[in-house]
Amino acid sequence: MYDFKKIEQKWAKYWQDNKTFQTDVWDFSKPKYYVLDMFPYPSGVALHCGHVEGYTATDIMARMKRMQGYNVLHPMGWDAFGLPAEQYAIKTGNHPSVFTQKNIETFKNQLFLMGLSYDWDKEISTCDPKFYHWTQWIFKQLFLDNLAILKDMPVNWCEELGTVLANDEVINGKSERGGFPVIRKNMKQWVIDIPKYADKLLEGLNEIDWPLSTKEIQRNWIGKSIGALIDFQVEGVDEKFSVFTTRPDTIYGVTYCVLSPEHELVNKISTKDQIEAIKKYQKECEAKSDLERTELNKDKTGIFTGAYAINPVTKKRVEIWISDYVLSNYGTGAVMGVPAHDQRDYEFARKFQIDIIPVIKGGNIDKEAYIGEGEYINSDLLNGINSKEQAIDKIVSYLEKIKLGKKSVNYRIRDWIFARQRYWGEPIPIVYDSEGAPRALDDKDLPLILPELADYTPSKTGESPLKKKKEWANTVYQEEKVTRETSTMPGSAGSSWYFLRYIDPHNENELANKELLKHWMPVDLYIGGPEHAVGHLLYSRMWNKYLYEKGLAPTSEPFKKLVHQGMILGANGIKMGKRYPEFSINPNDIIRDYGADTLRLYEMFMGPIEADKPWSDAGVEGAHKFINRIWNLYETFNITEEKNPNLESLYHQTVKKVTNDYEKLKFNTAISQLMVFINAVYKDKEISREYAEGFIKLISPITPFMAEEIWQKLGHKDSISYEKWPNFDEKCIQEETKTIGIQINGKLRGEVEVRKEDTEKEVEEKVKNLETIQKYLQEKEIQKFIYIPNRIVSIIVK
RNA sequence: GCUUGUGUGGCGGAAUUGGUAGACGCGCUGGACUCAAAAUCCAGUGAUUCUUGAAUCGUGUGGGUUCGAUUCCCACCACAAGCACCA
Repeated sequence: MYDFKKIEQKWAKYWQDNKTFQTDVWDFSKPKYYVLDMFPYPSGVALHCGHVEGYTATDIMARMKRMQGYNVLHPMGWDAFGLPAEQYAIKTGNHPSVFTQKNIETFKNQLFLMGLSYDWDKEISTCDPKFYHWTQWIFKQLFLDNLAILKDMPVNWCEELGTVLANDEVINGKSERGGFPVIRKNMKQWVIDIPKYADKLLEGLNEIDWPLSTKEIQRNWIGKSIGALIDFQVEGVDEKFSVFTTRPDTIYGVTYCVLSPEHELVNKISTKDQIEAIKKYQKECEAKSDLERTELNKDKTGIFTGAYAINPVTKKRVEIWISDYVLSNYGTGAVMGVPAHDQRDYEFARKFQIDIIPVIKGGNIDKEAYIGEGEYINSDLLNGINSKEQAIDKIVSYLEKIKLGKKSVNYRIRDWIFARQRYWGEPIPIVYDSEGAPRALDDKDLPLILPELADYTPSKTGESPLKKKKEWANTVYQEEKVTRETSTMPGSAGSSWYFLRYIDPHNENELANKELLKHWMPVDLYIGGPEHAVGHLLYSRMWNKYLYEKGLAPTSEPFKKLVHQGMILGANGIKMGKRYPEFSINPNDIIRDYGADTLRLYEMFMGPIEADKPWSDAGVEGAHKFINRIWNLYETFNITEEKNPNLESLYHQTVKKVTNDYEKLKFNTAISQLMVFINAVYKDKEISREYAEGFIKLISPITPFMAEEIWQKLGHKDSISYEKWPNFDEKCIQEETKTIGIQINGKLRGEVEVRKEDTEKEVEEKVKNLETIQKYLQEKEIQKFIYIPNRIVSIIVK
């Protein structure tokens, strides 16, 4: 019986004591392979099954690549700053710094037990001053380059968490963490101008090997739309406003305009008799949370301002309304209403009895707006044109000529809100002088250490906890009285560049050595959950692009290939967690009862890595059984010095399939091939040394503990980790004969053994002589005989 | 509503460019070993119909292309994820 407990302990200690997986990053003599996991936040709850899945997958790749002669960088670290870690600390009444340290120890211990081949000399933690030194330094560069800006703007405010949040941290009007309500509030905030990188972030997607769905999510999030800006003069006053539209071709159909309730012009142009109603409406909108706004999206509301705008093309006057269906933070916060050809405008016009003028033929304007193409009518310059593209071109050049409009591009992506009114994060290295102007700290004053604070709980008012530390917040800097920025950076700050630091984690002079970066970047394989599709994965791409342009990072994209592991569901097919604790699995229990090899093997065998899959206790038993079957085979079978010819073809097939499948991260089918091989050996009752050693190498990336033990029992002194990966010979795979199917009129009727040198004529003769086939051919005429070598025989008879 | 996926036995899941559907595992059934059980090993296992042997059906539904479709095309249904008054 395989004593997994003893053996796993033995090898975990061996790897640690011998620093088996230490990487010399300066060794450029071998090709490099950089394989990375999304680092966890040390939360107090142990690693879950999803971590195990992703980490095992990268570990298999790291282990195989080492054996294939690559210099492999496979590091691990801690996403230790930020909301999740702090929330857990508050919940358990611990100080985040103590708590985080403790959790890191627990996590690290678990990773050892899992047999993951990390180089722990490269370990980093985002809350370590040696690390956040450079997070602050990058922020400072962004500030100096005017990409980190102080902005007074409506932000997502979450009172329960006591902080503002970035857009990707708000889901359906609630905070991603905790599910607390989020409202819009005007606040002066540090933001990062990620919209400036919108086009580069879009273009970059074309050159990386990422899941299509994730690329699509990023494209949607960036939300590029091409259209025009058109100026509308307000009648009777010297004011004008611009609207953004993707349909300038419908300008002859404009029957009203709408400003967002927050638009700066509203108070200036509203007429006396309307101003009261307008003010009341504005108040109502302000009180609504984002959640209410989206919930109330069925019925349109709005108020007429009393003012009129002049259509720049027709010179006709149209009413100006305000309505909250126009968002203040998209486009210009003002739209032109074309009810005939836009469904929202249509509903609005219907409700408030505004004219609907069709300008494109088609559809049924009595029922709904017509969105399609057609012949332009009622459109003066555009009448008779049939193509939308042509109409847009023509009207835009006309608008440009009369200087009342121009081509324009709009993005959905907003500024990245970068400050948190919380304690547990990187201090922002900025001081304000007596005038309130921000100034970055000198390089020599970095890192700016996060001060100790006994009471770090967030306030409900937007006041940062650090403000309570008066002697820190109000200080003298370079002989000048200053106040410090007391907000801290979001959790996504450190994770936006940590992949660069692993390459040179102890460098005290720069974020990482340039020559090393050049050799090691980009990350060859990055695995993590799909929940980071727009947060972390977009932010890292932007920071990396910025650093690339500064000559500080060597590649414009940081992650060449990205894979998301699927979710491991409970045995009931539902997400594990608090709701169904009886269906939640703690990986530690599995390691205790079956060993880490079994857990690794089982999770890799469950199904495709990227799919969601339900847990099965019986499946774990099955994996365990397979491990014992291998162990017993090596214990009891005769290992011969001569080859066994019966296994030759299958062995080479197995080497080929397993190698290719690992490369494509198809671990489930690789394992099934390994099982087929073992089943065949059991039939044969003996195995040659060559195949025995080859097989154990093939499986070693998945079950490294058992593999090391068997390798040693086979008489080897060194770890299997750097042994040469087995080769296969295509010639040995080819078998003399192959059995293929015979179809008659599309139905499978039998099979025939063919040699690969057989000609079509020979095969035809062979098939015709088969007894089982003859009965289908009697009294029939063969119309067509098809022979696809290696595949099938297909006969058409009549 | 839009976007992107997914849909195959009792279950998890396999199937190069269209070429013997259900590999491999779980479960189940039978056998060997055992006083017995467990473990282990061996064999069988998509459904239906009848007599050994075969026939028919079968990859969400309905069509189409093809000698041949899980795979390609069209329409639809269900589920999941993302976005959502984005002008």
